[in-house]
Amino acid sequence: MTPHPLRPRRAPTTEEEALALQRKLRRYVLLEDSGPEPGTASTVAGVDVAYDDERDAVAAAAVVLDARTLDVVDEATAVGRVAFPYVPGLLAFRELPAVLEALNGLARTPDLVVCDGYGFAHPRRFGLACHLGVLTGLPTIGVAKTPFTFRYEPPGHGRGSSAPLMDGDEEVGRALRTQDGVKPVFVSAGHRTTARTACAHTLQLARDYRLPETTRRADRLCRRALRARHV
DNA sequence: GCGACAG
DNA sequence: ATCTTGTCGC
Repeated sequence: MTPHPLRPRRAPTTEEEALALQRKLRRYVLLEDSGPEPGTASTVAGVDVAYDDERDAVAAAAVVLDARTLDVVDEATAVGRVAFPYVPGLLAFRELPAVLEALNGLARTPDLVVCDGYGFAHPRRFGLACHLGVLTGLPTIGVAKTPFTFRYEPPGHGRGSSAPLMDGDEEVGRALRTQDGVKPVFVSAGHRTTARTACAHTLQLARDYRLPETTRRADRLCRRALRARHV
């Protein structure tokens, strides 16, 4: 699944190594729509990770939904040991090893993957969602729950309203209201997509709640897997 | 140098 | 992320 030239011989251990790999991988991100147009995706996967720092354990989940009905059609989990500390800007190195393993457990490849975090909205424009997209070749988007270090003006009150998410003078994503009057979510492009398309996908997935159904399902599943030490 | 900082 | 009680509202 991972293209040969992009797979490191060994996972980064230090921040310096991780930064070097990030600089290398970021050249492969595609920021145009070669993934599914909004409404045309057949299946959409959500991925998320839960931790037990006491036991140095990590559990990842990948849940595939029917994009039209939002029904669960497939799911997989993976448990392992934490491979990297939490460092803002290097989250991918902490989360993705387990996520990749969970994705490998799926019966079929999804049309789109929704990440719990950022994509292009990142200090070096290579967040979790971009990283996962480059490693898998799949279209990905990032949907985060907090604005990180970025700035935004509150979007309109209604579902579907959005406002630019800014890193200085550069728009890196959108603050998107997914339900009337709720706090916005923070959407950015991952791989093979754009912020505009990512917002449209997010709205379709956040039909009933603030967060996309993909994220809600994956969050629930990885927590359960962590407690049960499922594989 | 110090604090802030996706999850 | 995770630690955690009650509480307000549909």
